[in-house]
Amino acid sequence: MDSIVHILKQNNLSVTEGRRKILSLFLNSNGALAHADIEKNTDGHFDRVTVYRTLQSFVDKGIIHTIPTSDNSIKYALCKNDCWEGHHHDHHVHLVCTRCGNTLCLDDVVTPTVKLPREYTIQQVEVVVKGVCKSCNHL
Amino acid sequence: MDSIVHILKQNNLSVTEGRRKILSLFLNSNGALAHADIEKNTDGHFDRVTVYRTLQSFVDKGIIHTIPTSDNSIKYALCKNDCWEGHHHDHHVHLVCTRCGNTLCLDDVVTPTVKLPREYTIQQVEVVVKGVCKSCNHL
DNA sequence: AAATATTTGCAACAACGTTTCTTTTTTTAT
DNA sequence: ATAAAAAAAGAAACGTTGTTGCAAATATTT
Repeated sequence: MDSIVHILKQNNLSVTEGRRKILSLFLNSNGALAHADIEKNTDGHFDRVTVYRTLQSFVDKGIIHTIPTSDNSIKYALCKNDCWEGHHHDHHVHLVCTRCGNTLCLDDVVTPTVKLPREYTIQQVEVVVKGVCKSCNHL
Repeated sequence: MDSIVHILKQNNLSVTEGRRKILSLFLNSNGALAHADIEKNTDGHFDRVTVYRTLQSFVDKGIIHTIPTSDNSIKYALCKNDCWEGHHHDHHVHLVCTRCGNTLCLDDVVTPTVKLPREYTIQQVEVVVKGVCKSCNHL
Protein backbone atom coordinates (compact mmCIF):
# COMPACT_ATOMS: atom_id res chain seq x y z
CA MET A 1 0.00 0.00 0.00
CA ASP A 2 1.03 3.53 -0.68
CA SER A 3 3.08 4.75 2.26
CA ILE A 4 1.19 8.02 2.35
CA VAL A 5 -2.12 6.28 2.64
CA HIS A 6 -0.58 4.00 5.21
CA ILE A 7 0.47 6.88 7.43
CA LEU A 8 -2.95 8.48 7.24
CA LYS A 9 -4.81 5.26 8.05
CA GLN A 10 -2.43 4.50 10.86
CA ASN A 11 -3.40 7.79 12.42
CA ASN A 12 -7.11 7.35 11.97
CA LEU A 13 -7.39 10.06 9.39
CA SER A 14 -9.63 9.53 6.44
CA VAL A 15 -7.74 9.56 3.20
CA THR A 16 -8.57 12.65 1.20
CA GLU A 17 -6.92 14.28 -1.74
CA GLY A 18 -5.80 17.26 0.30
CA ARG A 19 -4.21 15.23 3.04
CA ARG A 20 -2.47 12.97 0.58
CA LYS A 21 -1.05 15.90 -1.31
CA ILE A 22 0.05 17.87 1.75
CA LEU A 23 1.62 14.86 3.40
CA SER A 24 3.48 14.08 0.19
CA LEU A 25 4.87 17.62 0.19
CA PHE A 26 6.37 16.99 3.60
CA LEU A 27 7.74 13.61 2.60
CA ASN A 28 9.40 15.08 -0.47
CA SER A 29 10.79 18.15 1.25
CA ASN A 30 14.02 18.07 3.18
CA GLY A 31 13.15 21.19 5.12
CA ALA A 32 10.28 22.65 7.05
CA LEU A 33 7.23 24.10 5.36
CA ALA A 34 5.09 27.06 6.28
CA HIS A 35 1.45 27.40 5.44
CA ALA A 36 2.39 29.72 2.60
CA ASP A 37 4.77 27.15 1.09
CA ILE A 38 1.98 24.65 0.94
CA GLU A 39 -0.41 27.07 -0.68
CA LYS A 40 2.27 27.82 -3.25
CA ASN A 41 2.94 24.18 -4.01
CA THR A 42 -0.69 23.26 -4.38
CA ASP A 43 -1.46 26.23 -6.55
CA GLY A 44 -4.71 27.20 -4.92
CA HIS A 45 -6.08 23.74 -5.46
CA PHE A 46 -7.23 23.59 -1.86
CA ASP A 47 -8.98 26.14 0.23
CA ARG A 48 -6.88 28.05 2.74
CA VAL A 49 -9.04 26.74 5.53
CA THR A 50 -8.48 23.17 4.44
CA VAL A 51 -4.74 23.66 4.58
CA TYR A 52 -4.92 25.12 8.07
CA ARG A 53 -7.11 22.29 9.26
CA THR A 54 -4.93 19.66 7.66
CA LEU A 55 -1.80 21.04 9.28
CA GLN A 56 -3.53 21.21 12.63
CA SER A 57 -4.72 17.63 12.43
CA PHE A 58 -1.25 16.44 11.43
CA VAL A 59 0.21 18.20 14.45
CA ASP A 60 -2.46 16.74 16.70
CA LYS A 61 -1.72 13.25 15.43
CA GLY A 62 2.02 13.63 15.82
CA ILE A 63 2.78 13.43 12.11
CA ILE A 64 4.39 16.85 11.98
CA HIS A 65 5.67 19.29 14.60
CA THR A 66 5.96 23.05 14.76
CA ILE A 67 9.23 24.94 14.89
CA PRO A 68 9.47 28.21 16.80
CA THR A 69 10.59 31.27 14.86
CA SER A 70 11.25 34.91 15.63
CA ASP A 71 9.26 36.23 12.73
CA ASN A 72 5.68 35.22 13.14
CA SER A 73 5.70 32.39 10.67
CA ILE A 74 4.98 28.94 11.98
CA LYS A 75 7.01 26.26 10.24
CA TYR A 76 6.13 22.59 10.22
CA ALA A 77 8.29 19.53 9.70
CA LEU A 78 7.83 15.79 9.72
CA CYS A 79 8.24 13.96 12.99
CA LYS A 80 10.77 11.23 12.48
CA ASN A 81 10.93 9.97 16.03
CA ASP A 82 8.28 8.30 18.04
CA CYS A 83 5.57 10.93 18.19
CA TRP A 84 1.95 10.06 18.53
CA GLU A 85 -1.34 11.67 19.34
CA GLY A 86 -0.80 14.34 21.95
CA HIS A 87 2.79 13.29 22.57
CA HIS A 88 5.61 14.85 20.67
CA HIS A 89 9.23 13.82 21.16
CA ASP A 90 11.22 15.93 18.78
CA HIS A 91 14.39 16.31 20.74
CA HIS A 92 16.53 17.59 17.93
CA VAL A 93 18.03 20.91 16.98
CA HIS A 94 16.57 23.05 14.21
CA LEU A 95 18.66 25.07 11.81
CA VAL A 96 17.49 28.20 10.04
CA CYS A 97 19.80 28.85 7.14
CA THR A 98 20.49 32.53 6.77
CA ARG A 99 21.45 32.07 3.11
CA CYS A 100 18.70 29.99 1.58
CA GLY A 101 16.14 30.69 4.28
CA ASN A 102 15.29 27.02 4.72
CA THR A 103 14.55 25.56 8.09
CA LEU A 104 15.92 22.08 8.67
CA CYS A 105 15.57 19.42 11.33
CA LEU A 106 18.98 18.17 12.36
CA ASP A 107 17.67 14.82 13.46
CA ASP A 108 21.05 13.63 14.62
CA VAL A 109 21.79 16.60 16.81
CA VAL A 110 20.14 16.07 20.16
CA THR A 111 19.07 19.14 22.12
CA PRO A 112 21.67 19.87 24.77
CA THR A 113 20.65 19.67 28.40
CA VAL A 114 20.00 23.01 30.04
CA LYS A 115 20.56 23.53 33.70
CA LEU A 116 18.24 25.99 35.42
CA PRO A 117 18.22 27.13 39.04
CA ARG A 118 16.19 24.61 40.98
CA GLU A 119 13.28 27.00 41.44
CA TYR A 120 12.35 26.30 37.84
CA THR A 121 10.88 23.19 36.28
CA ILE A 122 11.85 22.19 32.77
CA GLN A 123 9.28 20.56 30.55
CA GLN A 124 10.71 20.96 27.09
CA VAL A 125 13.75 22.54 25.49
CA GLU A 126 13.65 24.06 22.01
CA VAL A 127 16.88 24.92 20.24
CA VAL A 128 16.95 26.88 17.02
CA VAL A 129 20.32 27.61 15.45
CA LYS A 130 20.75 30.37 12.93
CA GLY A 131 23.58 29.57 10.58
CA VAL A 132 24.47 28.19 7.19
CA CYS A 133 23.28 24.81 5.98
CA LYS A 134 25.30 22.08 4.34
CA SER A 135 24.38 22.85 0.77
CA CYS A 136 24.86 26.60 1.08
CA ASN A 137 28.27 26.03 2.64
CA HIS A 138 29.32 23.95 -0.36
CA LEU A 139 28.56 26.72 -2.84
CA MET B 1 18.51 62.80 34.08
CA ASP B 2 15.69 60.35 33.89
CA SER B 3 17.14 56.97 32.96
CA ILE B 4 14.43 56.42 30.38
CA VAL B 5 15.25 59.65 28.63
CA HIS B 6 18.90 58.78 28.93
CA ILE B 7 18.43 55.46 27.14
CA LEU B 8 16.47 57.08 24.33
CA LYS B 9 18.99 59.87 23.80
CA GLN B 10 21.86 57.45 23.94
CA ASN B 11 20.29 55.62 21.05
CA ASN B 12 19.60 58.70 18.98
CA LEU B 13 15.88 58.43 19.38
CA SER B 14 13.88 61.55 19.93
CA VAL B 15 12.10 61.57 23.24
CA THR B 16 8.39 61.24 22.76
CA GLU B 17 5.58 60.37 25.09
CA GLY B 18 4.99 57.03 23.41
CA ARG B 19 8.58 55.90 23.54
CA ARG B 20 8.94 56.95 27.14
CA LYS B 21 5.84 55.07 28.16
CA ILE B 22 6.63 51.91 26.21
CA LEU B 23 10.21 51.81 27.40
CA SER B 24 9.04 52.24 30.97
CA LEU B 25 6.74 49.26 30.53
CA PHE B 26 9.72 47.14 29.63
CA LEU B 27 11.79 48.49 32.50
CA ASN B 28 9.03 47.73 34.96
CA SER B 29 8.18 44.30 33.64
CA ASN B 30 10.07 41.23 34.65
CA GLY B 31 8.93 39.30 31.61
CA ALA B 32 8.62 39.70 27.90
CA LEU B 33 5.86 41.76 26.34
CA ALA B 34 3.90 41.21 23.17
CA HIS B 35 2.38 43.98 21.12
CA ALA B 36 -0.99 43.16 22.65
CA ASP B 37 0.36 43.53 26.17
CA ILE B 38 1.53 47.00 25.40
CA GLU B 39 -1.76 48.02 23.88
CA LYS B 40 -3.47 46.75 26.99
CA ASN B 41 -1.16 48.63 29.34
CA THR B 42 -1.46 51.90 27.49
CA ASP B 43 -5.20 51.65 27.23
CA GLY B 44 -5.47 52.77 23.64
CA HIS B 45 -3.58 55.92 24.39
CA PHE B 46 -1.33 55.35 21.38
CA ASP B 47 -2.18 54.30 17.89
CA ARG B 48 -1.51 50.68 17.00
CA VAL B 49 0.85 51.82 14.30
CA THR B 50 2.85 53.88 16.74
CA VAL B 51 3.31 50.87 18.97
CA TYR B 52 4.49 48.73 16.07
CA ARG B 53 6.93 51.39 14.95
CA THR B 54 8.22 51.98 18.45
CA LEU B 55 8.89 48.29 18.99
CA GLN B 56 10.62 48.03 15.67
CA SER B 57 12.87 51.00 16.36
CA PHE B 58 13.76 49.62 19.80
CA VAL B 59 14.75 46.33 18.20
CA ASP B 60 16.75 48.12 15.54
CA LYS B 61 18.63 50.08 18.18
CA GLY B 62 19.33 47.05 20.33
CA ILE B 63 17.19 48.17 23.25
CA ILE B 64 14.92 45.15 23.10
CA HIS B 65 15.15 41.78 21.38
CA THR B 66 12.59 39.34 20.01
CA ILE B 67 11.99 35.90 21.42
CA PRO B 68 11.01 33.04 19.12
CA THR B 69 7.72 31.29 19.87
CA SER B 70 5.78 28.40 18.44
CA ASP B 71 2.53 30.25 18.29
CA ASN B 72 3.01 33.18 15.99
CA SER B 73 3.17 35.84 18.64
CA ILE B 74 6.32 37.89 18.74
CA LYS B 75 7.48 38.66 22.25
CA TYR B 76 9.96 41.38 23.12
CA ALA B 77 12.24 41.79 26.10
CA LEU B 78 14.88 44.25 27.25
CA CYS B 79 18.45 43.64 26.18
CA LYS B 80 20.54 43.64 29.31
CA ASN B 81 23.86 42.81 27.72
CA ASP B 82 25.87 44.77 25.27
CA CYS B 83 23.57 45.12 22.31
CA TRP B 84 23.73 48.02 19.96
CA GLU B 85 22.46 49.05 16.60
CA GLY B 86 22.33 46.04 14.32
CA HIS B 87 24.20 43.88 16.81
CA HIS B 88 22.36 41.76 19.31
CA HIS B 89 24.13 39.63 21.90
CA ASP B 90 21.44 38.00 23.91
CA HIS B 91 23.10 34.76 24.83
CA HIS B 92 20.68 33.70 27.47
CA VAL B 93 17.94 31.13 27.78
CA HIS B 94 14.27 32.07 27.60
CA LEU B 95 11.60 30.43 29.68
CA VAL B 96 7.96 30.21 28.71
CA CYS B 97 5.96 29.38 31.80
CA THR B 98 3.20 26.95 31.01
CA ARG B 99 1.23 28.04 34.07
CA CYS B 100 1.18 31.80 33.99
CA GLY B 101 2.05 32.12 30.32
CA ASN B 102 4.81 34.64 30.95
CA THR B 103 8.00 34.61 28.97
CA LEU B 104 11.13 35.39 30.94
CA CYS B 105 14.75 36.06 30.13
CA LEU B 106 16.97 33.94 32.34
CA ASP B 107 19.86 36.33 32.10
CA ASP B 108 22.13 34.16 34.21
CA VAL B 109 21.61 31.01 32.20
CA VAL B 110 23.94 31.09 29.24
CA THR B 111 22.88 29.27 26.09
CA PRO B 112 24.62 25.90 25.95
CA THR B 113 27.06 25.28 23.15
CA VAL B 114 25.72 23.19 20.33
CA LYS B 115 27.97 21.02 18.23
CA LEU B 116 26.95 20.56 14.61
CA PRO B 117 28.59 18.46 11.92
CA ARG B 118 31.32 20.57 10.40
CA GLU B 119 29.39 21.09 7.16
CA TYR B 120 27.27 23.59 9.04
CA THR B 121 28.13 27.04 10.28
CA ILE B 122 26.65 28.34 13.50
CA GLN B 123 25.83 32.01 13.77
CA GLN B 124 23.44 32.16 16.69
CA VAL B 125 21.81 29.75 19.08
CA GLU B 126 18.33 30.36 20.48
CA VAL B 127 17.10 28.32 23.39
CA VAL B 128 13.53 28.46 24.61
CA VAL B 129 12.55 26.31 27.56
CA LYS B 130 8.95 25.46 28.30
CA GLY B 131 8.44 24.87 31.97
CA VAL B 132 7.32 26.43 35.21
CA CYS B 133 8.70 29.69 36.50
CA LYS B 134 9.90 30.50 39.97
CA SER B 135 6.77 32.19 41.23
CA CYS B 136 4.40 29.57 39.85
CA ASN B 137 6.49 26.85 41.46
CA HIS B 138 6.14 28.52 44.83
CA LEU B 139 2.35 28.49 44.74
C1' DA C 1 -25.12 0.65 -2.88
C1' DA C 2 -27.19 3.18 0.83
C1' DA C 3 -26.55 5.25 5.33
C1' DT C 4 -23.49 7.56 8.25
C1' DA C 5 -19.60 10.10 9.43
C1' DT C 6 -16.10 13.12 8.05
C1' DT C 7 -14.14 16.62 5.43
C1' DT C 8 -14.32 20.38 2.29
C1' DG C 9 -15.34 24.96 0.54
C1' DC C 10 -17.49 29.21 1.24
C1' DA C 11 -18.64 33.33 3.67
C1' DA C 12 -17.94 36.15 7.23
C1' DC C 13 -15.20 37.67 10.80
C1' DA C 14 -11.26 39.00 13.82
C1' DA C 15 -6.42 39.83 14.75
C1' DC C 16 -2.13 41.20 13.10
C1' DG C 17 0.82 44.00 10.53
C1' DT C 18 2.20 47.47 6.75
C1' DT C 19 2.05 51.62 3.82
C1' DT C 20 0.95 56.32 2.53
C1' DC C 21 -0.06 60.76 3.63
C1' DT C 22 -1.24 64.69 6.62
C1' DT C 23 -0.85 66.79 11.09
C1' DT C 24 1.53 67.26 15.29
C1' DT C 25 5.50 67.12 18.14
C1' DT C 26 10.39 67.27 18.90
C1' DT C 27 14.81 68.91 17.89
C1' DT C 28 18.05 72.14 15.98
C1' DA C 29 19.70 76.54 14.82
C1' DT C 30 19.22 81.27 15.18
C1' DA D 1 12.90 82.10 23.19
C1' DT D 2 11.48 81.45 18.73
C1' DA D 3 11.45 80.02 13.97
C1' DA D 4 12.86 76.48 10.72
C1' DA D 5 13.80 71.80 9.92
C1' DA D 6 13.39 67.08 11.07
C1' DA D 7 11.12 63.35 13.09
C1' DA D 8 7.25 60.96 14.82
C1' DA D 9 2.26 60.28 15.54
C1' DG D 10 -2.29 59.60 13.89
C1' DA D 11 -5.70 58.24 10.46
C1' DA D 12 -7.31 55.59 6.76
C1' DA D 13 -6.84 52.04 3.74
C1' DC D 14 -5.06 47.76 2.56
C1' DG D 15 -3.10 42.96 2.77
C1' DT D 16 -2.07 38.79 5.28
C1' DT D 17 -2.99 35.32 8.63
C1' DG D 18 -5.91 32.51 11.15
C1' DT D 19 -10.72 31.08 13.02
C1' DT D 20 -15.71 29.76 13.10
C1' DG D 21 -20.36 28.19 11.44
C1' DC D 22 -22.78 26.11 8.05
C1' DA D 23 -24.19 23.77 3.69
C1' DA D 24 -22.41 20.77 0.05
C1' DA D 25 -19.33 17.16 -1.24
C1' DT D 26 -16.53 13.22 -0.30
C1' DA D 27 -15.01 9.06 2.52
C1' DT D 28 -16.06 5.37 5.27
C1' DT D 29 -18.94 1.90 7.23
C1' DT D 30 -22.72 -1.42 6.98
